[in-house]
Amino acid sequence: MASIVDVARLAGVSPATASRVLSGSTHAVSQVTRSRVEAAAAELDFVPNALARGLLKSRAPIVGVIVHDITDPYFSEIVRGIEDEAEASGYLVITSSSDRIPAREESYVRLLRGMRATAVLFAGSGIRNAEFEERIGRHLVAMERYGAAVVHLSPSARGPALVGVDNVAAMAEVVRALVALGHRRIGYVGGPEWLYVAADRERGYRSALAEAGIGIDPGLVVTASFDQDGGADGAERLLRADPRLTAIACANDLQALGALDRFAQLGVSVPDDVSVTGFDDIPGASRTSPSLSTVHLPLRELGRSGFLQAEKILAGRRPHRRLLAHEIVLRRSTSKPRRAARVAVDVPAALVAS
Amino acid sequence: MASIVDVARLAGVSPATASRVLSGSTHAVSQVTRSRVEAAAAELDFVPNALARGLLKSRAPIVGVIVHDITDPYFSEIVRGIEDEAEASGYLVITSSSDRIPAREESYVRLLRGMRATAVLFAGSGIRNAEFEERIGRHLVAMERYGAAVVHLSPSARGPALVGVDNVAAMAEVVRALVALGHRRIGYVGGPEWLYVAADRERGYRSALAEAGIGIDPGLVVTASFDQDGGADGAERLLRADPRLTAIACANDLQALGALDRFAQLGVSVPDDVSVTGFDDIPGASRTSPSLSTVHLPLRELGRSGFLQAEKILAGRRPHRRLLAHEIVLRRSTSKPRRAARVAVDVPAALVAS
DNA sequence: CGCGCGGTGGAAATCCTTTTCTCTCGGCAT
DNA sequence: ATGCCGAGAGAAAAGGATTTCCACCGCGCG
Repeated sequence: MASIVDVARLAGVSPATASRVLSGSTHAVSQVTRSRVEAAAAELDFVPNALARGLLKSRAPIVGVIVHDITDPYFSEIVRGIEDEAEASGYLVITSSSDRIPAREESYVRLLRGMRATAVLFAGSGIRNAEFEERIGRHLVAMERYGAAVVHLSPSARGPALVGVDNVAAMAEVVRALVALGHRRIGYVGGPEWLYVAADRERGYRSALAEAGIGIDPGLVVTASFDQDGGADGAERLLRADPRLTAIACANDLQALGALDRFAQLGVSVPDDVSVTGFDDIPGASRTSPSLSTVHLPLRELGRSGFLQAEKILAGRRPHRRLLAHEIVLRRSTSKPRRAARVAVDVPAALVAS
Repeated sequence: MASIVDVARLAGVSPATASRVLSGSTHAVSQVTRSRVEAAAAELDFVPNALARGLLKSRAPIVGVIVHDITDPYFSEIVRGIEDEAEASGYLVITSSSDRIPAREESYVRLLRGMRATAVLFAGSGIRNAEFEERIGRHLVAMERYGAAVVHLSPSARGPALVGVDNVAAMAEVVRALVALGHRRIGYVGGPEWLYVAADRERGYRSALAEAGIGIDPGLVVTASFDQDGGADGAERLLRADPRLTAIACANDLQALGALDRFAQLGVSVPDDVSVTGFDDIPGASRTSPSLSTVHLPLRELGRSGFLQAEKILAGRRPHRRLLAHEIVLRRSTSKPRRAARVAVDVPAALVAS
């Protein structure tokens, strides 16, 4: 493989000069020399060694993205947004699916650190785990010390997202919409409590109910894994625990999709028997049957914006926390409670009171 | 940041010895020295500089995956398979969405080459374009020269996939299933002709019809982009061109999903008015309404297997072409032609003859 | 008693670019 | 005419890890 000294030799100049031409340095180089070098580079099919360059500058043209599962449309959308922006700036994007396992996350961050990645973006929520949070934190400060940017797109141990959405408010809005439709017994399928984002969303659910003067029935809140199986099981558990509920809010779309599937199997009609809502508006949420009411998140924009923040940090400018707009979208999985009357009558007073 | 010489100094040994301990060399090092070095490394939070190591060995612990769009579940599944296997071997995975633009693909491969990636896997089909095929090919041979492995998971200019599925046979089987159901006028929404995989699948369609003694009506074959919009438009065009067709085979699931959507809007009932089939069985294909009949591809396994082949190549062993099993899965979007009788009578003889 | 060898550890070269630091030379101002 | 300045080009160091070669020590064997 041709190196820059080969190019220099062929062009009859020193490696220093060749480098200046080929790497876009500001150092003056005469036009003739310049074109001689360019011709030589083309002739030899020269591609600069990014490792050598990176070694020198303590920075590889790489941005790492830690996701929970690239297969989850929520994450692939974000990654795409990052990719689009990063590609334009000449970076390569490394994605790592941690499956929400802290050790995996640490191992990826360590690899990224060894690689001197220019930025790390955490697309998914932080995972509560003191030991690993400390270890990951150490890697992160080391990375910041060599000049890398670290950006969180979801809440984590290191605080709220640098670029993100208002999970609390958004979930509160969905639940409020359910209340406005006439629902009073609203179940909640939450995510695992060790996921920071899940805690935020559940907070939203609770606050909306409180604000509507509806008491929280502990039996109406279950936690489940953040995927379809979790949603299916959670929804079924909820319905068995209290057959009178008329609506279920899920902490994310995948869970809602699972709930829809399970209800279809069980012969529970949505939204006639129970309304279901999701969260995220992943591609496909509009194509389920019935189509899913959910909160739309600008996922791709979140990714783009996250990368832009990283660039801002790299440029030495102060990043400022940014909240992206969400939007409630009511589709076919929600309606007025068709059995509302019956339920309203049957509810024991004790449960209605706060 | 602590370097290996810092570790060596703290441990009171030479960098050479420290390296031998820390990089798993075979060179003998006494137990006491070994633990002194390990203690020093831990003490200094030492993480080896992958760039320096890579520069020396002309190889970075990176595998690049070129996909068409990471947002497409077809690709994210494959990437996940690669990731799972690659992570276990200590590699980082770079994904690049080319959007099927040859120039983008070349730019990514060039970046990967500059980075001395250990392997490149092409997850998507090759794109017919003489100029870029030549340029990409040049980068690829350069990469192979420094010891990288190149693996294709789909047909390309460089021949059939090293690890892949039999697209021709699989599509023929789907169409054969449609024929077995009683369909005679079967439309085909193909992919763009400049995608190698699209050509293969269309070949399957044609061969199944020929084998069944059904002539190919050129009006029953349209090409469309490989996404939902393409499928929606293609299906509608087909139906307008020949309202008597009873089934439509799509070249991939995304197109079939689009067709389902469009037909729902148009009030065309699936499968009563027309049966629809897809190809790939992406996650979600079973959750459409009606659920999609398609050919199941072991996508994740394809990714895993592709990476394993790459490792085999790296180990110097001869890779052998591998075909993964596919499986026809008939769900709710296909049925006997309910209007078959009428259609059979109406078809002009000229169109039935080959 | 001397030689050679296995077990250990160190010195130094190497990978490839970028970036000071120098140096030269022509031109311009004093 | 001399000094200075700027343009242009080169020499050499640096960045961090790995890996030959060597060297040394102690021990076993002849």
